[in-house]
Amino acid sequence: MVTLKQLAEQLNVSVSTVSKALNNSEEISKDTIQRVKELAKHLNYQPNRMALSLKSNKTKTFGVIIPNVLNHFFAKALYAIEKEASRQGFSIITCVSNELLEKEEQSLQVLSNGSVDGFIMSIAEETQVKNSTDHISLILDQDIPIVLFDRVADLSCDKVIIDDFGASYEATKHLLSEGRKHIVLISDIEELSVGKLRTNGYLKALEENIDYKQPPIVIHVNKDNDVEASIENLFMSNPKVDGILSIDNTSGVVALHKALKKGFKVPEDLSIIGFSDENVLVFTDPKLSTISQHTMDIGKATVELLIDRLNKKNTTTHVTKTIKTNLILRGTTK
Amino acid sequence: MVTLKQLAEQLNVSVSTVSKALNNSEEISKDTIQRVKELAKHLNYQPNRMALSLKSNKTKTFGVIIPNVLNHFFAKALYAIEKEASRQGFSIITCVSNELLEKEEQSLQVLSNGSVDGFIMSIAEETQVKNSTDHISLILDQDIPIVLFDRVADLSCDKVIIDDFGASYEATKHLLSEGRKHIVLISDIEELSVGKLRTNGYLKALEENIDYKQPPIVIHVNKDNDVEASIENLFMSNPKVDGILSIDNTSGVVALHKALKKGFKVPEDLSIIGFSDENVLVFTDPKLSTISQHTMDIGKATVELLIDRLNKKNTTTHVTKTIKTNLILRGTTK
DNA sequence: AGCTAATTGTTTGAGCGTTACCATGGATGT
DNA sequence: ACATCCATGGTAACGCTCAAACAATTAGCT
Repeated sequence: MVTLKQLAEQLNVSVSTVSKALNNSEEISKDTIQRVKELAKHLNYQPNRMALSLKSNKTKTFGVIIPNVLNHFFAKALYAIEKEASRQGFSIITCVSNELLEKEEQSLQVLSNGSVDGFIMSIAEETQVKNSTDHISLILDQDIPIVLFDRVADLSCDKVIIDDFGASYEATKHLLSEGRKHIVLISDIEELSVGKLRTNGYLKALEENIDYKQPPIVIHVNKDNDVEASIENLFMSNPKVDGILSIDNTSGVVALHKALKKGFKVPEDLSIIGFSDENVLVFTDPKLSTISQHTMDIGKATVELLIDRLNKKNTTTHVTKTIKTNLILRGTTK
Repeated sequence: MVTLKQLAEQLNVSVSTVSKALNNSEEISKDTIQRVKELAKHLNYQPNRMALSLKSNKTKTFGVIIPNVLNHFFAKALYAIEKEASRQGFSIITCVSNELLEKEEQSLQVLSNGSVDGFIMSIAEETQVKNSTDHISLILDQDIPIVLFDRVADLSCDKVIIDDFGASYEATKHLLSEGRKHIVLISDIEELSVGKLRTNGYLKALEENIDYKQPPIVIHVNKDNDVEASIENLFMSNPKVDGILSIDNTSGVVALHKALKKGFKVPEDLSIIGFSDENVLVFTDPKLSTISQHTMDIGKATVELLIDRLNKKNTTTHVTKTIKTNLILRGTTK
């Protein structure tokens, strides 16, 4: 690595002259500035980021902690965050909590020593189940800003969410408007904050509809066990099902496959609505109708909020930004 | 952030005493060590990473540059890299090149100023098409180690690859052994080094088989255009197709869907083999047979090679590690 | 012309948080 | 009285920036 010192020696000037010249200081003569810049370019001088960070107490780096990169939603959120951060001159250090509280604690701990200017995170499943957020508060107490997204907790920090309740409320209302009489909700995320909200939206929509006589049916599928078996089971125990709302990323696709296999006509006999990113490529036939999450907007918003927060650190009021969802009707709804 | 200076003031000792005490120096009395450690724990002292990095010229951080996080293979590789790196006490700064040369250049540039100890990367499509690797050589010339994986280039650095040629050679031989007479290869990655190798494996297997009379058929599907249309077209123009080898991550699934729709019996009339991670959850029926890539092993190997390289930086011989693949026969082959 | 005052261009020095090396001072042993 | 040991303190350095000091030139004024 080329340093200011080396440039200074070659040019027979002091280190600070070189520093000022490269920063276009008024104090330095045009002539010197040019000489310095030429040599710097020639030797491909790059200011050492560690020295800069130490001096300025800013790292231009964010810590991003997500539960699972293999989930398409989080992968896309990560993509959006990286894109916007990089556009604004920030780097991101990525940690995957793998849905575990301990890994999440460890990641926050390891990066809270001046490695990052702030965090963007979505909370691990275990953390939500145990409702244990002390490790997060500990960081906030140290005045390191955190922006939570999607899976949030009751903490005073900025947040980016979607209207989970409203989204599944609308989707359920759509199924009702099609005249569906046996609408089942399936989910592999009932333990999560977002899972509960989405389920409540479904329940509320059914409850409000006076013509709908059936009790609501909520099927919990277990990610670790056989998703396909759980869904086959659903068709066995609910042969009259004519509407399915999947509130996670994958079970809607499985339900569609299984329904077609069982001989259901989709969407004539049965409507299915999934939950996903807006333009996910699902190669199903017919194409799955979904509640679309606008993941790029979510990721971008987290970065914007965090940068805002860094620019006015003392403000104590926190923002919760809600990103719009859309119900996109494709081939699995009438 | 609590600093050594603050601890020193509270304990009425010098900064260097505190530093030595925390590092269990022999020079410091047991008694002092204990007092220092207690206060450090109580105030949650964390050594400032930037200061440490500046001093030691080591960051304990890797730059990871991947072309696309939404591709399941790269998402899983990233997961594996993060997991192994974090296990060994390293953080990773993630950059997504989005298959663009310029973003790749920029990412290398931005992080080569002392931000990372080395890079792990897979080359962007545009970079491979233009065969432009000067930006990578520039980093290697500065003695910053790079480990390339999957999509590699002809550079003197460590690499982790799979036996792309051998994998599709084996898969094609399997299709031949089933007695298939019209085997088509489909690919959306013909521009990539790995795409070419895989295609060559297919060609070689056909060529070697004296009973196989047909000319090889290689279908290029364009990711940006309608993949489904290209594949429908394949069935139109090759009605006698009885074997399909997909050498990318997605086109095999699409081909299966379309084949079933066309009324092909799979695997009776038609065998299909895809290319993917070992335990990818594809909810198809029948389940897709695949060449499995052992992505976790690939990611882990990149980290191991990079750490090895850092420990013996002067060695000039470079390692290329080849990770085994498996042909996993599920429901779409006989 | 002769002096101070202002301007310009540069260097010096301190400090960000650490650690490594060397110095210091007090107690102990012979 | 002097060498030896022990516990601790001081200083410099990593690469950088910023305030303050300084030297050299130019301008302003009697």
